[in-house]
Formats: sequence, C-alpha cells, structure tokens
Amino acid sequence: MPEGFWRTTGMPVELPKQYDPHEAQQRWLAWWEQRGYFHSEPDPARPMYSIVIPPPNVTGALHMGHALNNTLQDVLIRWRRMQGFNAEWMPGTDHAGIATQAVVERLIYQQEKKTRHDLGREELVRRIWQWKDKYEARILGQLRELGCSCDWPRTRFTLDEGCSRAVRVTFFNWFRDGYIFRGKRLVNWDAQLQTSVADDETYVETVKGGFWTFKYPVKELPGTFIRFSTTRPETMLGDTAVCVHPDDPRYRHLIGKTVTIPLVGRDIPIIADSQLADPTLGTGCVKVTPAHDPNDYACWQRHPHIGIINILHKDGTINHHGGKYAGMDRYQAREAVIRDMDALGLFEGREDRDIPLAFSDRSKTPIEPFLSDQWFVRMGDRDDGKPGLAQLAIDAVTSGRVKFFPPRYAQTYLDWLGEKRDWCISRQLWWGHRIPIWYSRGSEAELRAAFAGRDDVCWRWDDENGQWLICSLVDLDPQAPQLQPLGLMQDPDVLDTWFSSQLWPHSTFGWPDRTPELAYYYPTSTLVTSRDIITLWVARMVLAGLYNTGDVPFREVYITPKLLDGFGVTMSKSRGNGVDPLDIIERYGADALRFQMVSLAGETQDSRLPIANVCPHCDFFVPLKKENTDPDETRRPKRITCPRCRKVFRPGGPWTSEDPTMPTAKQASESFEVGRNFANKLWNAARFILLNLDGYTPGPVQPAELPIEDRWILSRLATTIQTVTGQLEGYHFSDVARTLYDFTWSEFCDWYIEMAKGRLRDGLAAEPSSGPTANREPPGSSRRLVQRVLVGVLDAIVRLVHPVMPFVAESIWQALNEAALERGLPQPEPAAESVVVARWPHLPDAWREPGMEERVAQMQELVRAVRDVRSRYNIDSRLTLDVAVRCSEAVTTDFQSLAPLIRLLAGVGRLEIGPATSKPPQAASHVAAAFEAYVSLAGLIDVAAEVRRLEKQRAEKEKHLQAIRAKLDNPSFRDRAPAEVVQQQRQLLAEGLQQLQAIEKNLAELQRT
RNA sequence: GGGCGUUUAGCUCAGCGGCUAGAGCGCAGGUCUUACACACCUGAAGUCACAGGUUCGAAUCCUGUAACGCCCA
Repeated sequence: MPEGFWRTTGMPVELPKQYDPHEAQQRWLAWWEQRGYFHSEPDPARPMYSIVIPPPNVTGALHMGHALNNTLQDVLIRWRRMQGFNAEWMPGTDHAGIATQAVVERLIYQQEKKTRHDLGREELVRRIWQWKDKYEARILGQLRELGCSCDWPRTRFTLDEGCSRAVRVTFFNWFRDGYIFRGKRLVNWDAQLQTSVADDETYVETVKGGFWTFKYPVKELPGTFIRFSTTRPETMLGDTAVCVHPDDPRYRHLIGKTVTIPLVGRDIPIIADSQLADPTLGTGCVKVTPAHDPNDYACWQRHPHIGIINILHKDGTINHHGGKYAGMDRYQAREAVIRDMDALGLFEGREDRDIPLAFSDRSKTPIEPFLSDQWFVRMGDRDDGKPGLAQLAIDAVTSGRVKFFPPRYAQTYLDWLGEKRDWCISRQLWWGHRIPIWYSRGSEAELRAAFAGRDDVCWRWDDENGQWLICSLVDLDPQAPQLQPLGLMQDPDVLDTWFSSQLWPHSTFGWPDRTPELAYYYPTSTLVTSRDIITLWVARMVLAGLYNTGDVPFREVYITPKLLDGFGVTMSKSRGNGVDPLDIIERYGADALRFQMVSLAGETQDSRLPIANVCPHCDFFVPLKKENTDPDETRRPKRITCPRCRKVFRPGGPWTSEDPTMPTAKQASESFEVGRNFANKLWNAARFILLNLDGYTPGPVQPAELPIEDRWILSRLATTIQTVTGQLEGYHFSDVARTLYDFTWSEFCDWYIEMAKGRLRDGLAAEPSSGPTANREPPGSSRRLVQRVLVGVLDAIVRLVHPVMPFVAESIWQALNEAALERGLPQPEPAAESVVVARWPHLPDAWREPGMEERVAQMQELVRAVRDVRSRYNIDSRLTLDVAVRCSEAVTTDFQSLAPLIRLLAGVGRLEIGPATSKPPQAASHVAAAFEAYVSLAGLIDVAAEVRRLEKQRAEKEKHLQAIRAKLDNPSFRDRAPAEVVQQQRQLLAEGLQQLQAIEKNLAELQRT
C-alpha cells in the first residue's frame, strides 16, 4: 500500500467531497504495474483463466468498439483473478496489412508526393515499421488508460519473430500436406501500377460511356442471331458463353445451342442462368466474360464447363487470346472490335449511358477485373484421410467444445463454415508476412541435389506455369552457391493478415515450441470479440488451433454488441458520429466509461449511444442531428449556433482540414454521467462511513445477533453477490452493471446508510436508544456493530465493483485499509494490499432471509406514505408528524422494533402502532396490504384534496378488483389455471376488498368532518 | 436475395406466459435534512410498432406486415 495516502495524521480518514477519477487513474495504474499484479507465470498447481486480446490494428487510435471490447475482457480477467484463478490476459497488436500500408502510403504521398514504387519495397516497409512503433505505443497506452490489466511484459505483435515463425511453420505444413494450393481468382487490377488493389482502395465514379448492342450468329440456325449489349465491347474477345434466363420464352429454344464469336472464331454455348440474366433488362441476354467481370465469374463458377479465358496482359494490353487484337491497348481494342463488328453487320447501335466505374485510389485509373494467380487454403473435405479444415472447425462447435454467448452466433459461424469455401490468402502488398514460396524452372534432379538432406524444404510442380513451387521454413538466398543454378525467385506477395491472426491464441504462447506457457494457458478460457469477424477470425482460429495443436483455441466466445449512434447507425470516422474514448476518460473518468460500456453490453446485437457536440465556447451539449452525420463532408452542415451562448462552432467529425474561422466541437455523450455519478455515489458512501468509524473494532458478524435492518442488508448483499457472480458466469454484463448500481444506490445508500445513522449517532452520544430495546443492543455496542456491518458491506461492494470500476474501487479500498484494515464478512481478516488481489466475496446461503426483506419492505412503504403526505402538504422537514398505524399483531411487533428507524426516516414524532389503533381526526390516510396508516394534519388538512385523492384510489382499486373478479368468474380459469395461481387471485381479491373498505371508510369519515 | 436482430415512458434500456409493466436520465414540485446538488424527498408520464392466431391468461409464444439496423452474397 502506498504510504499515507489519504491523510497524514490522525483519525478519521477524510476523503475529498468528490471523487477525482484522474488522480486515481494516475496513482493506481503505476502502482498496480509496479506491484506486478497483472503478470502471470504458469503454475500447474493453480487453476488458470486466460484471454488473448483481439489485437487492435496498429492503423490508428482506439475507438469506442475497442473500449467496449477491452472493458469486458478486463471485467472478466479482474473477476477471475479475484476468484483465485491464475489470470493471464495476453496483449498485443495486429499489423493489419492492407489498412496500415494504405494509411502510410497515403501519408507519404501527401507529404512527399511519392508512391510506394518511388520508395521501393524495403524503404516502404521500413517506414511502416516506424509507423507501427509509434501507434503500437499509443494503442497500448490507451488500453492502460482504460485500466486494462493485461500482462504487459508479454505484449506481442503479429509480425514479431515468434508470430512469424508460427506463420512460416503453418504455411509449410499446409503446403506440404496439400492444404495450400495455387489458383486463379478475379482481383481489382490497377493496370497503371500493375498491382491488384483491395476493394476499399477503389472508389466508384459515374462516367459518360457507351452502351453498344451487338449480335452473334447462332450456329446451325442460319439467319438466327442472339442480341446483347455491353459497355466494354473488347471483352467479347474473352466471352465463353451467352446467357439467358431459363424462363425467358424468347430464348428457351436456343438454350444449349452454340454461337460463334466472329472476331476470334470461337464457338461458345448459350446457357441458362437465372441469377445472371434478367429478362426484363435490355435484350434479356448477356454475354459471359468470366475472367473480366465479377458477375460473369460467379456465373462461371456455377457453370464451370463454359471455361474461362483471360485476354489481358498485366499492363492492360490484349494478350494472345485476343487473336489479331493482341498487343493493342484495351481501349484501342474496344474501337477496333466495334469497327470490325460493324463491318460484319453485327453491330446494332450505340447509346450514351452514365456508367459507374471503379477507379484505383492510387493511380486514379480505371480498375480492370483481372484473373490472376493467388494462393488458397483448401477448406473442403479431403479423400486422403487428412481432416478437412472447415469440418474440423464445424465439429468443434457442434460438439460443444467451443460455446458461443449468446448462442445464436454459432449459426453465423456454422453457416459460413458449411460453405467450405477456399480461402484466398495472398495479398499483393508489401506489408505483411511474405509468402515463403520460391519459384524455379530447374529440373527436379537439381532441386534434389540443392536440398539434399533437408526436411525444411518441400516442392511441388506447377503444371500451368511450368515451374517448381518451393516452400521453405527458412528464407532461401537465390544467390547462395548451391541454390544459384535453380534461378530462385520468391513470390512477391504477402499473406492475408488473418493468416497470422488465426494463430494468435497459440503463437503468442510460444507455438510451435512446446513451451510451459502453451501447455498451461492453452486452450484459453474466453474470447471476447465482435460479430463481424466471427467468420474472418473466430472460425479460422478454431481450425488453425485444432490443426496445429490438436485443441480448440478457446472454450467460450462472447460476442459483444455493436455500438451505434443515437440514430441507430454504425459509428464511423467518415460519418463523424463516433466518440473518442480518451475524450470520455478526460471528461468523465475511466470508471464512468467502463461502467457505461458494461451497461451497454446486453443480449441484443446493437446498443445505442446518443452523441452530442460539445460547444467549444461554453461546454454546452448540443445533441447530434442526423444531417451532421452525412458521410459526405460537403453535405454536412458547416456550422452550429450554440443554443446557450449563441456563438458558432463547427460540429465534430473527421474534417479534412482545420477551420481557421471557427473552432471545432468535441463529441461526448450524456449517458456517461450515469457511471460518473455512480462512482461518486459510492465514493461518498465510503466517505460517510469513514467519517463515522471512530471506535471501530473488527469482529465477527452473525445475523442472528443483529437487528432487522442489519439482517436485511446482509440478506440483500448475499443475494447480490450470488446474482452478480451468476451474471458474470453467463456473460450478462449489462445485468451486472444494473445489479451493482441498484444494490449500492437504492438499497445500501438510500436505505441502509440512512437507517444506520441513528445508531451511529445514538451510540456516539451514549444515550439510551429511544425505541423499544427488545432485540436491540445497548447503545455503545450497537454503534460498534453497525460500524462492522457498514464496513463489511462496503468492503463487499468495493470488491464486487472492482472488475467494472477498478479505480474508484482501489481508492476506497486503500482508504479502508487505513481506517479499518481488519474487516470483512463473515469473519474479519487483514485486508489484501490491493483490491486487485482481494478475494471475490462469498456469504453463507443462510444469510439470505426473504422474510427479513419482506418486513423491511413494509416499513419502507410506511415511510414513503408519510413522506408523501409531507411532500403534498409541503411540511418543513424539521417538523415531526404524528402517525397512527393499524395493523396485525405480527406487523405491530415488527414496526415497534423498527420504530426508531421509522421516526428517523420519515420524521415522525408520536407513533402509535397496534391492531386497535383508531384513526385520528383530520388525518391523511394510506391503505396498504399489511397496514393502514394515518398522518395527523390538524389545522392543515385540505379535505377536498384528500377526498379527491381517496376517490381516485377507490376508482383504481375497484378497477383492479374488477379485473380479478373477471378472472375468478371465468370457469375455465378456475379449472385450467394452476391451483396456486387461482388461490393467489382469491387472496388478492380478499385483500383488495378489505383495502377498498378501508378507503371507503376513510372517505366517509373525511366527508363527515 | 439469404441470415440475424430491434421496435415498451420524451431519451437509453429492463421485463422472456400469471400480483395494478419497471429503472436511469429528462420533466414537475419541494429540499443546501453536517456522505454526496455528480445529491436527497415526492410526483406526473406508456394503445408494450401494426394485424391476425395459440392460451383460462400474451409486452412475453406463433404467423404475417411495416420501419430501422447489422452480417453474408
């Protein structure tokens, strides 16, 4: 414990009036780490609990989704650690190939007007590493600020040495065993830069283009033609079919016939495909160019017999398949094709048309869909006895070895895996794990000679390209003397980021080595992630984990909801409807942010977080309007006038430049006030208790020896502990937040602390308690007992709250350690030096006493009834009210023992309780199930108002009774409803009738006066 | 197009077949009652999206419709 934290000398410990989250964050973060609480070492003697972090991209900063995801992981880790598990939370970051390279390339272009080709591969990669170092540090720092209790010394990165080795070994094994193969796929091709680009590196622009209509002669049916239209006539050279809708009467008779492409003389079939051809559009007939159009490509996959022909070179010129057009640029070829078709009389006309065309972000030239060689992982079943990868992962979930929470997400997973689609793993990028394949055109004898005696190299013949594919566990140097003759060329591409991410749960623990960490922490306990990567990531981790280690990577998967803005739209940078978690921490504190994140994590798949612009002039919250979230910056309103200070500002959002004339708003959300207020409430409860601990002595707490209110709060606490533990086990995070909030605020603070004040004060004054002392302790010891209960309950609350709000919990824990080091329920013991390593609370089942809760609830109703009268008559809180209560003998006993509390809480002077109590004249009445209460209002009473109130109550009661009678009068209800439900209704009816009579009697008396 | 989800108070959400549908914020009234105004007390506020059905009984289960959202094509 840090020395002299809250005070320098003497008692009592006095906390500041308001919780200061920033001070707490600063203090405890450093201290926790210094104490090494978050570090874990394998210890087979202890049960473990482990989580690997979904590694955030090093692309940029953390957003709200990360705050949500990581808060929940930290809640689990901190809770399990308190439960005595050896808890390991493995942190790290992901290199995020395409995203990171794109960001850095863009930056370099902005600053230096240079492309990656200007820099060269080595230099670009060097620059990206620099970027990575900077942003990795920033992201890890942000996680720390959130309070994440990660095992920092173990921090990993998907491109680090260990992860890279895991990637290499996995690739090698899969290649050797025939899971990895080379194949064709359509990519977005940038013919200028001669590279493929990812979908998000392209943009679509509408351009003026043409729409040409041609016809092909149908073979063996002279004079019959089939007409079609296209925006890219040159692709006719690569047509492999003509397609019509199977139900189109115009063409049904032609299906199965053949047409000839006049320009190249190739015969192609007429096929039927309901997905590609739309009979309502144009001629209803389309040409199919699988190698140069995504839809046609899909059609080819459904009809593989039609074949696929690539007509382009990498530079965008026509290749040998284009016959006499070979060598022409694609646009020259277009004109030539049109001309020649026209000459053959097969051109039917052209119309102008606006065409949406994809462009490359990089070169600003049009994208060509291009068939290229790519690497794939085979997911399907195999007939050689080796397991099919998709099936491995399917079985893991259907057998229950991996469980999803909520369970419905298993369906997403299984549906996707069920397709068993091969996974394209090559990316035409420079940032990532380079594909460990070298090409060679040498002879196999040469390969054998060069790699004699080595089992870390294997090769396969690539028939299509006439070369060897050589995979190696170690990098091969083409210049090395024994390899030089092979003319090795390494594949220039890198692997899909998910290839390394899929290994994350075992590569971070040391695989392929058999480390103690791998043996101990793997399989991990829980994975917390978002539903959009169930397929991309979760499924692949399962199959890779099973393949590499023989076991699943995690036992349970919790899928978090997705955070939306107040309009139900995904938060995104481009819309400017997001909130920066660091802004929230700055404004409300990390505890508040975390509490809200936990509150938002319910069972549904989305959660809304209404956003406001914060006026930069006066800090006023201006709710975000829908038009402020337009993804198009030019359509977004440029200015907002603050409704409070009337000054203008620019709404928050990802503006591309500063506005020198107007400050830009930060964004925030009022909903974080709940967590901030809760932290402060808990803080002040602690503050109050600490101010009243003078004379505290530790001692065992036994409900049997305690008055009703103590037994009540202990009963409620026992229930709360059990409830929260169960909610955490089931990943019901939002319920956890609500349970903690309600118990702490509505029961402990609103009622128990208020009830405790009497005994604290009386005990201090050492005066006889004013109430009956039947089962109450003498004053002095009563104070000591209530201190123990207060400290004990607070201690338990702090433990329960710690996983959600660790900073305020630690602050209070440390203050308690100074004032009451020995504490706890049921037996006091010296407290742990930090709440981080304190034990999760547990109370005997016998402490739960539903009867006690019922009795206190009756008292609460009485207190509320009196308060209501006070409020309605606006009676000064210092004036006591005289109250008469009529109730059964049993309730009389209860109320008499609770009388001091009733006086205290309701401000009651004379209190008359008993079965024979009569209604005083001029009194307001309250009729409850267990009692009737009368508050004397001599000289104050507003008879007309009371009459109105009672009449309203009578009407409500009658309506209610009528509903019950209707049920009971229904013979099928009496026959078919369970007996206890019928009985319950009968009792309700009887009670209600009694209450109705009481109300009517009170009304009659009132009207008589 | 397929799948999943949501629709309950002005807002954010609980409620998952049986007492008169709840909470927080907001709203209204009253309180600086020596823990907390980031607070306390009291109160008002709902055709449970719509239409059918099942059931003794439906916010809750089923079917359909609509709107919104997410994922996959």
